[in-house]
Amino acid sequence: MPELPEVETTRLGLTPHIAGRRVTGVVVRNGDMRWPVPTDLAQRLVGEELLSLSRRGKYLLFEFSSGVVLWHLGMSGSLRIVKPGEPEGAHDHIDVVFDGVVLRFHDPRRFGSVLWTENPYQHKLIKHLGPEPLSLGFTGEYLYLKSRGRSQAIKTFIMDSKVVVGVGNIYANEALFSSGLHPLKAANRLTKPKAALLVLKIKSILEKAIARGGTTLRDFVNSEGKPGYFAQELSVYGRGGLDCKACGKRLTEKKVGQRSTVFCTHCQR
DNA sequence: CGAAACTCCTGAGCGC
DNA sequence: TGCGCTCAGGAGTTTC
Repeated sequence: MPELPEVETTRLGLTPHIAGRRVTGVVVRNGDMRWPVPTDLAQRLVGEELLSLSRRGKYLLFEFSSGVVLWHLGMSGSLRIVKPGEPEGAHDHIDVVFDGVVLRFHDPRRFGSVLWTENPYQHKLIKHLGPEPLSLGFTGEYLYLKSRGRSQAIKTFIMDSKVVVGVGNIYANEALFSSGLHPLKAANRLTKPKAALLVLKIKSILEKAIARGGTTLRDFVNSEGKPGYFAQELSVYGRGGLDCKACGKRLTEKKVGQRSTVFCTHCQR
């Protein structure tokens, strides 16, 4: 379940291996993803040089001179570099073969997507996205103004990619706890100072997670079989029924907008 | 327009 | 040891 830090970690990890390299082949073993993988993907890519790899929200943008591959990892997708000829395992659905290295896509749940576009910033999936959470455009003032007239729960609001991209369930829970905000509070009841605080908390928690290498997966274990470092620092996510780390009161867990939500009724108002 | 339900999918975890 | 159930989760789509 990649959140923005995992996607950014993926981007940074892949770039030195494939940037500037030319595609020599594309193998689609199973193109039945969120949307069908374009059947002409190989024709589009073979012979093309990867100019750069960027990111918008949780979409990775593989930029070629003739167009861009938009690649979303969904909830269970991952991209890694393997050696040519390395046998594929279950759910290894796509290979993009470069001279010397293979980019391999693994996605058990097939919620990921691979799309081709010539104008990525005009693409309907990209065009209406809100600001990047770590950009200068994501400010308390922006969030405050955007929340006026919105009666939905603040948690659902900050997870809306048209409001701000990249805030998934784990970080929404954590940022609201750090800000002392109840997840069910109506967005339009945010005060300016609280909006400013929430924006700062979203930024700091995402920055910290990126610095950790995005080790936030609930099932993430390192080579020694221990949970990811960052997972141990989570205050509320995955801790329903346990004691609040700040005040000791038992944490509440309930569904908000179909998503598991954990909070402290004493610390969050 | 906004809000909330619905949808895609498989593996993990649980009770029995 | 295995069956059947529930849950997790990003985000686009549908419905009201």
